[in-house]
Amino acid sequence: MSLAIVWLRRDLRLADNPALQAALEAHEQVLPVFIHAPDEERPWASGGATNWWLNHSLKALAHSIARASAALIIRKGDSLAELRSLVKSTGATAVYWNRLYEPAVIARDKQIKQALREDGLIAESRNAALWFEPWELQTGGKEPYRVFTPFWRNAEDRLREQLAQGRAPLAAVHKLKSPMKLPESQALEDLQLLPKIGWDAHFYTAWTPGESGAQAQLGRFLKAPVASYLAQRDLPAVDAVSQLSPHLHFGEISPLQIVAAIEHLLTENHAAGVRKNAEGFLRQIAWREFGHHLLFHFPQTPTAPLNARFAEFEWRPKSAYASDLRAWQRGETGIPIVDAGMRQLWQTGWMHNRVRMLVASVLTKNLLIPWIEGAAWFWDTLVDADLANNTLGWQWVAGCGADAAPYFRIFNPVLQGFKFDSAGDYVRRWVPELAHLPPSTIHAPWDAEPQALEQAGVKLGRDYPQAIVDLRETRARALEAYDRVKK
DNA sequence: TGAAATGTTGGGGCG
DNA sequence: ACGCCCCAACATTTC
Repeated sequence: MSLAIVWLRRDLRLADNPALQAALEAHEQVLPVFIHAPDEERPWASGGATNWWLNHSLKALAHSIARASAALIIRKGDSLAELRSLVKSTGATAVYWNRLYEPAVIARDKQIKQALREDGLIAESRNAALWFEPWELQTGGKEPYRVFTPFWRNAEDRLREQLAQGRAPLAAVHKLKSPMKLPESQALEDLQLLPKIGWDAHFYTAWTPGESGAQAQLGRFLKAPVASYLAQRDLPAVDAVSQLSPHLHFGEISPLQIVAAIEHLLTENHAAGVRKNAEGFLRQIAWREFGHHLLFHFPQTPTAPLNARFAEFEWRPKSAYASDLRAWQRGETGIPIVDAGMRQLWQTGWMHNRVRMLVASVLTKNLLIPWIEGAAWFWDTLVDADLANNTLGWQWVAGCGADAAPYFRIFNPVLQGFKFDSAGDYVRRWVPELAHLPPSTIHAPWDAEPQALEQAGVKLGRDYPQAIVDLRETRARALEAYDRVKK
């Protein structure tokens, strides 16, 4: 009986899992294994919120593996040492896994693959996380893409071609044959993934980690919101986006499954505009793909600007910005939609994308705080924290990355508030102290008549902070600072 | 996947 | 009837 180890990492699903499929095709028995090895991912070991997610995703995965008559083996420590110990105790002859794209992880996996092969084992990796491997797409000049639109044009064409030729997600696995005598496994609790302070209370009502939670979320999105995606995806008060990001990060669902589900929907629903809206949604999934492309080809970008000129940028010194950073993190900047976003993040581990752009613009441009600080905060607090997406997003806003917002594009959170949260519902939900302000002043309470503020039970500086910056002055200051980089 | 300043146009009030 | 001015509405440019 030949036995293969399936080394699960961030591909926590039984459907459309190429490594699992490869193991099943070539071996009689498979042993699914998860190894917790945060030291090997430094400096980007998963943060507090993603650890919470990982805990619950592993729990869900262990259940579905149990339903398939097998068991998930959990280990912690050195990945190679644990794999070797498992090989030794089970007599496994092969190890399969799906690829990841963070620089530290790529280096580790390469080393492990070589070491296992030198041990005389089969060691193979597959693509489970992307439509295309980062090295499969290149510009006409054989360079990696740095601009999204041509990247997407190419990717979309090739994706359509491949779908037409029958590329489709792999079927779900319902039955696994594991060895009779199972190797030792840690209990999930031994990984100590849950936060010690009770900061995750709201996470439980907001999310259902795991493969079936991911499918439910996709189903909910396809049932209605996708049809009006383009018109509503920028409205943070409306439940109009897929919220699949944490599920995608942990590989509970694959981009291929998503595009297949969309294609299926379009064969059934011919309503005008649905196709356009669905394509708009796929375009957003493609931003994730683009982020991975960039991270792979420019592995220094999690800590260094892609545009080298920005290495010189004069951010404020830490001693000057420390208290502003704290106010931003806590959602106490006195700018309503910014505070709403930061509090949504803290309470649910997630923030609407439109609002992410706003809070990031305020941090980097109005406050002149290095984008790295924002990225670090997001890394620890987002349940969907993902190195590729986080790096792309922050460098995009800061203006120093690929296809970046031009340096002069500075969001005005008040105007954005009126435009995308015109009734003020989003602010009202997350900043309840402003709940009684009318839509006309809720995004700029400092402009409200004193009497109107009093009527709404708000005294600035007492019930809600005075804004920590003047948006007009700091906009001008940012333009000057960015102008110096340009020269 | 901006915002603000500046320029242009055209309707209406008014002498 | 006409010219003048104001100013909203829209367009263009600049940052």
